Amino acid sequence: MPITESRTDTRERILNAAQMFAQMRGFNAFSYADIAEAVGVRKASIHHHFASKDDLELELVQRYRLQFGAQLACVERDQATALGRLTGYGALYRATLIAGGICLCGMMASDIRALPEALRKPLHDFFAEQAAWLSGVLDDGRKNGEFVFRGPALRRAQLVLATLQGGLIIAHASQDVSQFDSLLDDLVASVAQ
Amino acid sequence: MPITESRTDTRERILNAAQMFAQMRGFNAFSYADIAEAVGVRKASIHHHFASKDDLELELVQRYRLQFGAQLACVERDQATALGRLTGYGALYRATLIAGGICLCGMMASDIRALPEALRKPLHDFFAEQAAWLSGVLDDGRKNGEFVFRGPALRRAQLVLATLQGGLIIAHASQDVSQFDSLLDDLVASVAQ
DNA sequence: GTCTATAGGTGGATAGAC
DNA sequence: GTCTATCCACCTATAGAC
Repeated sequence: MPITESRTDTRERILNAAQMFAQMRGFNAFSYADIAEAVGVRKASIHHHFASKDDLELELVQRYRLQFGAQLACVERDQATALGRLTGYGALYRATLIAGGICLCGMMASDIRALPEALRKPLHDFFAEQAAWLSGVLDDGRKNGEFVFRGPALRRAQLVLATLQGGLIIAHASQDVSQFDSLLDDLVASVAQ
Repeated sequence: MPITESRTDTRERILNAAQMFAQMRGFNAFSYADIAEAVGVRKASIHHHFASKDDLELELVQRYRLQFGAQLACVERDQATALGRLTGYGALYRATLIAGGICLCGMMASDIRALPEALRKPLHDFFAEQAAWLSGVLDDGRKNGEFVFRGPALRRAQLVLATLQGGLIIAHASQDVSQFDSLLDDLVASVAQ
């Protein structure tokens, strides 16, 4: 912990609060005033760190991609089997549901037409990255006999990704985690031998 | 066309415009001013028909359920096979994507925590109705040999519903209809023999 | 049923002191 | 880097004339 760390963490706390609001309510249902109250600073201080809400939103999606990438690395490290990795991936989604929100990028995708153009590329990249990671897991699983499915692994990965995103949103609306658990079970069962 | 029809259709035009905005942008990204401009009336006129935005949103979801129910009836009438009905169901989603939006209730589900409590029940009912309808189609298909899948039909229906909602949202963000078409093909293939 | 006019509040954003 | 104070645009909603 270097002494040069100082107090740049207000910026982090702003991002954390904004991300929570965005995942819970949506990008057009929280304000600088909401963040200010949650963090314990004034609105002007937020503008010091993020000149405009567009800037804040861009940073949110970029940071989320990095966060998710780090979590995928943890799943790979902790889970040796393809089945373990697939269920581990589902558990990441489940955690956001329990926290009261949905995937930041699922929310962003819904709201895309009310958001700045600059967000489209990083958002598109996020879904491409997720599909690619899942594709790798599914392909490994099929090669070693854990999974059985037809067609290209990437196509199946896109199916899995859509199911998880949709299931997350429906369970979010119903406030019903067990519904998401059933979905996850069935999704895994649809590829597991 | 009875002469007593008069001009209650401003109300319909308001609902149509609001629904379009809601499906394209989200529930917190359009205003009475947007609707007023689209319909060609003043904001005060909208308040005459819908006292508050909450009232408008409630009517939107209730009307959408009826609209969707009518479209399901058309699919049942036009398609005799389970496969035809399943693909017809997917085509309904595809149509909203081409129109530039997502399912009204998918959007509502995302935004649920920023919407009035009164919307939760009709929204929940919508998803239950959709799952029930799909469950009937899947069950019929399995009984007559068109489909092959394991487990309860309702569970499989919930999987299909989540996949379509999620796929719709992802394709909406990417503005890529072919991506949704691939998803739909794979989804049908996952149950069709 | 539609309009003009306006109230009362909140949105993002800025200037300038400390 | 954080604050107070303020701006202006836009929001939902209401009052009252036509």
